[in-house]
Amino acid sequence: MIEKTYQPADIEGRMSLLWEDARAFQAGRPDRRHATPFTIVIPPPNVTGSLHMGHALNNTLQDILCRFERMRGRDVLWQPGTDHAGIATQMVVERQLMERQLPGRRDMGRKKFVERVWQWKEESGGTIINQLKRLGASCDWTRERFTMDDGLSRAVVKVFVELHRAGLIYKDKRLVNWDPKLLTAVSDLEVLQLEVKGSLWYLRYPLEGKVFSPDDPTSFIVVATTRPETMLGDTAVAVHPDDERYRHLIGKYVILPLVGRKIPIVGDDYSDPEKGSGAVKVTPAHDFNDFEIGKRHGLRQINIFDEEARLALVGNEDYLRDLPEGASHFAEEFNGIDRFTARKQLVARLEDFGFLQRIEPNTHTVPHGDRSNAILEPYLTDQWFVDAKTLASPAIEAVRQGRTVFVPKNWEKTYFEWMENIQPWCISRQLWWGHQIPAWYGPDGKVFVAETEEEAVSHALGYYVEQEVITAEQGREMALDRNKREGFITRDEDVLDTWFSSALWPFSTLGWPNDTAEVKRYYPTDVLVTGFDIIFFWVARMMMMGLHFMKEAPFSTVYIHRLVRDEKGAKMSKSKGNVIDPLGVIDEYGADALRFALARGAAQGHDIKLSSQHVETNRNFATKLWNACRFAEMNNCVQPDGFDPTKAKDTLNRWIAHETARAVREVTEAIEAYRFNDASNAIYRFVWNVYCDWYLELAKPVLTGEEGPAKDEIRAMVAWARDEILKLLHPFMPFITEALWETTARRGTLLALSSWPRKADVITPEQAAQLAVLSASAATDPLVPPILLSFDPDFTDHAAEAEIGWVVDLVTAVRSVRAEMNIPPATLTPLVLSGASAETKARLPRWGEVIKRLARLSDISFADTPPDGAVQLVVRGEVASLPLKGVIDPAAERLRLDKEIAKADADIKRADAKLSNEKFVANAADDVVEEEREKREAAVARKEKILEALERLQHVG
RNA sequence: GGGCACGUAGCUCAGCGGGAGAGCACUACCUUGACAUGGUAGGGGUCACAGGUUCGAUCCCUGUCGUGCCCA
Repeated sequence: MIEKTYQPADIEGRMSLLWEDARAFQAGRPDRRHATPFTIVIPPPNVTGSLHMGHALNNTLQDILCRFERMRGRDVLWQPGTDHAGIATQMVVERQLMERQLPGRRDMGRKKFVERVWQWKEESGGTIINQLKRLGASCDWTRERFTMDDGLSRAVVKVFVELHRAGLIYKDKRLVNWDPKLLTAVSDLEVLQLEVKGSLWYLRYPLEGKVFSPDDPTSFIVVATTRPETMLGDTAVAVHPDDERYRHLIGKYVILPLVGRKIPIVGDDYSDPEKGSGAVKVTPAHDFNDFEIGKRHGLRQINIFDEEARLALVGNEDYLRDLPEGASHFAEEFNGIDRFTARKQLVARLEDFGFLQRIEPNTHTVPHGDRSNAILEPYLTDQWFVDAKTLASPAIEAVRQGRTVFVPKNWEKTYFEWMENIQPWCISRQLWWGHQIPAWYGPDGKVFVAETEEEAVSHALGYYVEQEVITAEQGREMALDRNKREGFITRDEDVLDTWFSSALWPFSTLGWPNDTAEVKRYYPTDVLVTGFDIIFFWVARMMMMGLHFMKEAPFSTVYIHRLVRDEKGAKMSKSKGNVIDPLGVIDEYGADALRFALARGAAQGHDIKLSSQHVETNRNFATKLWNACRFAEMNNCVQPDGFDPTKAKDTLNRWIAHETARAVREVTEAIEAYRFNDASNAIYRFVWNVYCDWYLELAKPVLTGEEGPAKDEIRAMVAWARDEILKLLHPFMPFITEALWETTARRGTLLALSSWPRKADVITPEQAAQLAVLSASAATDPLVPPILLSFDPDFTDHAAEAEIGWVVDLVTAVRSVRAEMNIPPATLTPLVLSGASAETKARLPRWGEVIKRLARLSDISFADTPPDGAVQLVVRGEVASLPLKGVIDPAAERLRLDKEIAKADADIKRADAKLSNEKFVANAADDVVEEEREKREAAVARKEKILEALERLQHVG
């Protein structure tokens, strides 16, 4: 029995259990052994994360695809899991230690800290996975993976070693984005460029050989900078080679204020004559552009900061070299000062000596760490890099050739843009939580990269024995005893960027590098569903790694969805306080309502504005469906075995088959095209505006009438159409549909595993054989759905469509006029059909009762001419009259008819304008012209009828 | 500065070369035996602006104005 009221909370948990017990989502179910696989890997959420609206959307869309394909008979693998989120996780655990007043990370040591993180992961790492289950995500939960799993870690090590061997991973001293708060390098993608209101400082740099005076412009050159404190590391001044103001100075020198270093003035295109003073200071060790200038002109790189971005001048050989006497005083004075304090103090000092010309307000972008929010420092360090440029070229090619397509297609442009300008990818992180880099160093710093410590050590020791650094005997001892080699061979401390392991996700989760059956069966995957903000993190890197190691692109389609925003269109953020928590929404309205709201809003290329009202609307829709199913149940509507809707005799039943087929086509085609909004809106309209509003209403007289074949057929049909609805809606609203299927459809089957309506002839011989096996096992295995006749979505019945269309139009027209005439609902009026065709006369006996009921009529009769004093309607070219003598106001009615005539006139005029245009008749397509003629004829006929009606109204007068 | 979108009903958005659509909101009426989380009916738009292409433009092209995002 279906409960009287729909309460999502009552069914969701139970349905989850049902699916789990049936292992419904497990890939490689025996009954699908011969089915074509359909694979999606989840973009692994951060293990520290909890479900936000973005996840809810992302996973709803993936689930729609997975459930759809599962119902179409594919062997679906939706691979779930989480990534280890190096920085985020380390921060979470460090915070936890602090809150509990336990020793910090450094006090506890690396080994114990990492153990602690694992402990945290075991206790709290499953949060988001459980939340995804509440959303209804039909992942194969038995295959859940974590990027730090043993298997995935093996994949990471293998990839690192192989890329290193191929020269595609290398160690280099380069400028990287350094986070002085977290004390680690981060990649370009982890940098947020934020607009900051700052200043432009104009500094006078004295020219060598001149006597500096602030009043003598020939004694200095003015440079403009947003970061005056980095001047301590300046090694040149650059001007544009074509800049008349400065051309004569190129090749000359300036003396760096306060420091006294002699640095050259170089000519370089980078310097923009329009900006600032046209001359810039060059600090190769603290600015990416300056680094490039430095390379072009062979400039020194002077790092003036320590890892926390404090001035590190004392003992800094690069800084102190070539400085005049007394410079060390200055170094000592400023040593250890934080970069922001240093800025203030240095500017003050420059001003004291007349080196500061002026300060201008200036808004510019400043790099911030996406995790720490600290201002990042371009910092010169040794890091590991991936040669992304080389790996990118096959990845670009794969998209160019269409082996991987983006939906919507315009994202390909963004992809190409980025891939073609890709920079080396900095993959080392100065963290403890993550995959430790498999590199070992000897005493001279020589690096040995290998998959295992044994292998690396044996290479290293062999090398040093050969080099006669150690004896063969020492080598043997060190090989056997870890303690003996301590201090001689040490492992790289750093770990890899989390995204390095995520890039392998499409194949590492399948068991690679082992040669598993899963890799063969499920790689490459079918589609990756993700947000546009993550094209570079995910898509690009997975493409590179997939192509390099698997020789095939990891997915054939990339579907890019947009952002979920609040109802006003603002981005949801904690600081704005406009975050809608999906779990709160699920609690209040149910997961189905949330999913449907997201799907209906998911138009390609558009952000989704979501409010609780949207969700409520869709909860109401679920309620509507619930009640419709309850109605069917109350009327004992059951689909008999082997029922064939296309063989139905009754016109109404043929009509609903026709309409159902249309809905099947619309929903199927829309999902196939990733038009989730169109698909969900099509099923919404079908359920509410076709099935509930008309089919069930029109079916009521028969259902409440006497028993017999007609009633049997309509009962079967009500049940059949309901079952098709449950199927079509299942990918979008899995819980309610499964629950309704459970209580109303055939027992012992799961909707999630039942089959999507499809043409019988699209079943391949292979599938037919499979179905035969299934059918045999259906009796013994309750989870195998019984064979229902497959419904051909191409079914049409235009005669039925015309007949029911007439009923619908007639009822609607009468209702409309009644409302307009303010006829109380309780008043039943007679209806007279005049000049009715034979067709209409034949239809009336079939529909009279139902029309009377829906249009609130007392009686329907035929007449040759409409009665006097009646309201007259034109329905599909025939006149229907409501004799309302005394009830209607003739003046009001005349007004109404005048309006109708005006409408008809407008139509005629428009058609005439076109048809009288020779060019239109000559150029427009024949069917368009023909259509126009028909429109005109119809309008003329309508007008005539209304004119007659007006005429008759005169008589009443 | 470069790129990508987008300006259609009060709101959120579909549509896209031949008669302006949906949901929500609004108004009126309805405790009709699936459903008031409902039903019936209704009001509401020179489809941002200006040119062009075309027999015909909300739709295609160009420009202007406005908005958002990404990259410098």
